[in-house]
Amino acid sequence: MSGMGESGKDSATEMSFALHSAARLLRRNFDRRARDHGLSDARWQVLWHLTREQGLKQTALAGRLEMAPISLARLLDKLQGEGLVERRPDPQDRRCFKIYPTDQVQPAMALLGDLAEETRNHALDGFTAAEIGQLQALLGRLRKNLIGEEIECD
Amino acid sequence: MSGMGESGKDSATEMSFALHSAARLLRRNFDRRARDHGLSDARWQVLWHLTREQGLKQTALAGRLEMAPISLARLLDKLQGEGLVERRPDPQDRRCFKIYPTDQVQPAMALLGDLAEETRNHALDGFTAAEIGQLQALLGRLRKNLIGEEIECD
DNA sequence: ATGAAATAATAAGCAGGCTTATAATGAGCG
DNA sequence: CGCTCATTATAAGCCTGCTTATTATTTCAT
Repeated sequence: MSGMGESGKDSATEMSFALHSAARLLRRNFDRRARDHGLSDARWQVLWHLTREQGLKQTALAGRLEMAPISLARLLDKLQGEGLVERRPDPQDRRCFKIYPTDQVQPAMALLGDLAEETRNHALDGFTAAEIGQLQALLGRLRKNLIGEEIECD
Repeated sequence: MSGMGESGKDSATEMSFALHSAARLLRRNFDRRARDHGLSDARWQVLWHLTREQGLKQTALAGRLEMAPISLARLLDKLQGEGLVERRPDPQDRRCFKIYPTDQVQPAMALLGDLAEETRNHALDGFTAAEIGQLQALLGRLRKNLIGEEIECD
């Protein structure tokens, strides 16, 4: 990246734009499908992580999601209000709660999994498995470069 | 993408997650740098497009940015309030305005360009030019697949 | 010419991310 | 013990995106 000319700078600028654009398009596509069911991409990501690691405390879950704990708190407020998650006090540490999905989550996850697959099939039309792996690898390196400066989580 | 097993589904799910995460990390990194100057990623993208194509009307500019016109409107309100852009009425069509950057924009762009370069240098540390091209190509194909369903703009 | 449909900008209100600041609890050290 | 400091969750308020609905204007068919 050192000593690249003007054209290199612009191509990297456009790559940044493409990255934001791709993420937004993907989210929007999924949200359109999920909206009729009262769900969204953000909620799905929370539930997806939560069904894989039950009983996480909020800071740890926020770490998995790479978002600020306070951003998660409001999401959980709503999910709890809809009966999708449960906050159980931790007897070992009265400051924190452990988060669990409720029974209602399983059918919702099945539905959302299908919707997510539709979105991905559409987005990745014409991609080989190798290309998907390549994309993920490149994104992973980019994330790793950036995450160094972020606060580490549990 | 058809007929992929469970592991393929999960890897594609994680790719989606990585995509959102990468975009968010990149934006956050830039915003941290720009905040002290009262600017942000979203504002920079508006100004960047605007200096390249002056006198666009709002719908066309929103199209370039791939965002809804109303989302742009409020951004422009603030940018106009800060004296960075100007809305000039179009004598040919009294419904619309043409948007121009003011003289204040040029120095701001120089500064933001440097900040953007810092962010990119950090994010793309260890990437070859070929890899950046590869990433952009993959993202471009993904976008093209998704944008078909979106409304086309000027 | 005139009335219907399309288009440009906006308003209102929601979603989901952030920073900064606070309250409650836990942990460590004198 | 008691004081300080770190950690957990939350509150308040901003930014930027969205959908849906409204207003003003243009365009076009009749």
